[in-house]
Amino acid sequence: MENIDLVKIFKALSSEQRLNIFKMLYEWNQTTSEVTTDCLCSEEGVEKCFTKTCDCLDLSKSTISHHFKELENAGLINCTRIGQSSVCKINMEAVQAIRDFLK
Amino acid sequence: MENIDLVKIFKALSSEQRLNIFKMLYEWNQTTSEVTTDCLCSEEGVEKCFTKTCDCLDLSKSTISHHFKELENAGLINCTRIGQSSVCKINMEAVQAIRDFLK
DNA sequence: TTTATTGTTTTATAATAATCGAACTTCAAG
DNA sequence: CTTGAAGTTCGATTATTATAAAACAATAAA
Repeated sequence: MENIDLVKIFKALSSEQRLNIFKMLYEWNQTTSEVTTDCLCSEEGVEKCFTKTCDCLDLSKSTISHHFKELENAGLINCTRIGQSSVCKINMEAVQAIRDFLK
Repeated sequence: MENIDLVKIFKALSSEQRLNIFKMLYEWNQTTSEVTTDCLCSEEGVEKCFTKTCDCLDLSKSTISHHFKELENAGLINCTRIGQSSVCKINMEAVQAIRDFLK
């Protein structure tokens, strides 16, 4: 896909708030069942992730939107819209790049 | 040792220059033979790493010193002095924390 | 078609971070 | 003891980032 830039990735994860956001998105993406959680998860990603994140953090919507953009720009997540709601999917290639970092 | 803080670690690696420095230090630390390289390597770490880094990068000594401090503060490296020269060792626990990031 | 919901973009501000030069400290060598 | 080499610390400047409020856009619901 896009070429993976470790500096961008580390920069995206170097803010406490963004690391929190990413961890939440990652966990929500791990959830496979729609039943065991209030998350609507599918292979398309996690629905309503933006609203959920806003509920969990004490930050303004504009700031959170900005952080989502940074994570997206670093290639860590991909976000789309379904209706009014945003659907977010973790980019496992980027995660793998972190895991592979230094052998 | 010190407790590992991923935000600090990612922050330390989120600058292009510091990531370059860390990669160099990491490679030099991988070198086991004193013969095949101009690095003086031992189980104590890599000697003259500061001078070497200064030779490789177009940054002032004070800036590079600052970057070393950041890497050290994040727990990624440990530096000591032997004579006038600095000896640097990678902290593999921190590296492992990166590898383990997200399972 | 009006209104509410869900986000995004723009603009501004305050806080952090990167960088350098100069002064300083330590240690080694002459 | 003086000189030089190797780093560090301090002070200042510039650049980047985090943040929010307000205005905006797109969609769904009434």
